Amino acid sequence: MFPVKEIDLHATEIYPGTQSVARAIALLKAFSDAQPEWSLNELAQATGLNKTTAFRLLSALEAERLVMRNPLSGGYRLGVELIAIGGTAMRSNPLRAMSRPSLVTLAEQSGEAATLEMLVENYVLVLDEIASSNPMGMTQDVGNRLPLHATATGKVLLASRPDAEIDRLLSDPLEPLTEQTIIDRARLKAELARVRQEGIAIAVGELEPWFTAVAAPIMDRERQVIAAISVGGPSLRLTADRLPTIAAMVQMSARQISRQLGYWPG
Amino acid sequence: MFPVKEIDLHATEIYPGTQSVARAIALLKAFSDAQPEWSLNELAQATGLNKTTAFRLLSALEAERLVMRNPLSGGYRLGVELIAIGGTAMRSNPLRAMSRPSLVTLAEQSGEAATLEMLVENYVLVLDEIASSNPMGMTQDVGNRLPLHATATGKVLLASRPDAEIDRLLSDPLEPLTEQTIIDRARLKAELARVRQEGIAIAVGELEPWFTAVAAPIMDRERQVIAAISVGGPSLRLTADRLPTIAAMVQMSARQISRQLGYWPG
DNA sequence: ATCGTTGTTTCATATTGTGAAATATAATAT
DNA sequence: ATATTATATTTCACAATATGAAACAACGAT
Repeated sequence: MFPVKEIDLHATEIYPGTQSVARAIALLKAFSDAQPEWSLNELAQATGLNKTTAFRLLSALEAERLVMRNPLSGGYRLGVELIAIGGTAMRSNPLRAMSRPSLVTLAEQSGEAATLEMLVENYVLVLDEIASSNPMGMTQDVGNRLPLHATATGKVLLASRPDAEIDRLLSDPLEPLTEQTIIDRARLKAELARVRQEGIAIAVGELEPWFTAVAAPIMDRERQVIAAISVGGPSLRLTADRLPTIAAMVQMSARQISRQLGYWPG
Repeated sequence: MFPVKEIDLHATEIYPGTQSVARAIALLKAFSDAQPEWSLNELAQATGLNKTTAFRLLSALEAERLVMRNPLSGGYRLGVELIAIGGTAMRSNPLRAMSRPSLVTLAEQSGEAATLEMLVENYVLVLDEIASSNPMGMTQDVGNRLPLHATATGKVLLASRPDAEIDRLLSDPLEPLTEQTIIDRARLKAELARVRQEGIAIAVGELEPWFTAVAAPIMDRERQVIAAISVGGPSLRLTADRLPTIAAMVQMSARQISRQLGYWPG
């Protein structure tokens, strides 16, 4: 159903004369929801930097407000300037702008929340989200990172990658987020094969116990899968009998967006 | 009503050994909603960097996905990694987390959208926003930058700064965004004096013709104004007779948040 | 074809970034 | 209190890294 092309995603080649910038970025990337505050030593250790170097780089980041310090603990946190720059990055993202109308329609049609997500590093990044018109929509999490193996979109994006890369992308072991999360690699691989064939992925209670989602791939003119869209909501509403209908809606929207990107089926 | 302390916000002192990082950040800061895509030469010119240097730094940023290129034009845009990092920055912001409950209550009480905003560079940054329960809420713009002179929150934040800094912060001339935008500096200064006294700011149709907002300051234990909260919505709903009631609600919430930050009135 | 414009590579140079060590500061134990 | 550890910050000699002029390549436009 959809192609698996070998493309060098790990373009981590080192440009000469960019060491300090690369290191500063590594520092920024260390911060996460799980650990939003770091001490200097922790950061130096996690990034493999000399303590003095980390300190100097962090001072530069702090002066520009990309990083701030907890006045009580002295710990480092991401700064407000990143909220501003991140907001600009989000609003100016071309894929997001292009997909939005279809996503809105999809949310209306389905009556559930619709999202646009893509593969970044080894996570799924939520690029856009249209809240459900029905009450009890998902939490607002544009800009959030979600695990690849426990999301419908993650499965779609994984399925589009060659096998060797899938192994690189998946955490080991697969973290169980709910009872339903697939933690057996072989079973996940089998599921991915099915996703590849059918062009649709489903996750029932795999990310959160109450949550079900259906996802389909977005492809560009080179027939590369560059993103995925999904419809998701409470499993009580997205019941088994509704899933085929919803899957069809998601696929139709996905094709519509893909076509706008220059993709031509056939 | 509230204090005006002289504090060096422009801590743009130069740490030794951080030139390239500072320059890379300057490149990122060049991007805006108004101009989301830049050519290499434009960026080099805008930041005052040598073309080669800009190119090298941008290559480093691109390798880490903080920047991406438009395959058609070759132009530079902010990359998806910044959306992810920005999301983390937002979700981990302590002020935002602390203010949220009060902000939710405020939105419920008033039936209008409530926001938390702070001064970053020479703009107001929207840190959080609770949508109106009533239909036709504001557009979602957490992470957005708004002009200081045309927003209620901006007036509050300006009023807390010493006069010399106000002049530095304000654009010259003041940009008229609507018919109602205050573009006369003297008139704005007079208004700020009143805001300083009353501890409340109002903007009726000054940012957008249909939009009215009311804002109050958030203060920390050092009695510094560090942020502002607001309630805003269509002017048709936020009519003159309702404004005093809403102002009281905003002020009460602002005090509540301030007290959590260690502020003690008196 | 020729020019002008923009992006990319090369390379000699020294400025800039580096990290070990010393110092200061805070937190905890004795 | 005092010692002890674990932090953060400053200093400084050294050379690796970042720099920018210049040359080159790749386009479009005229």
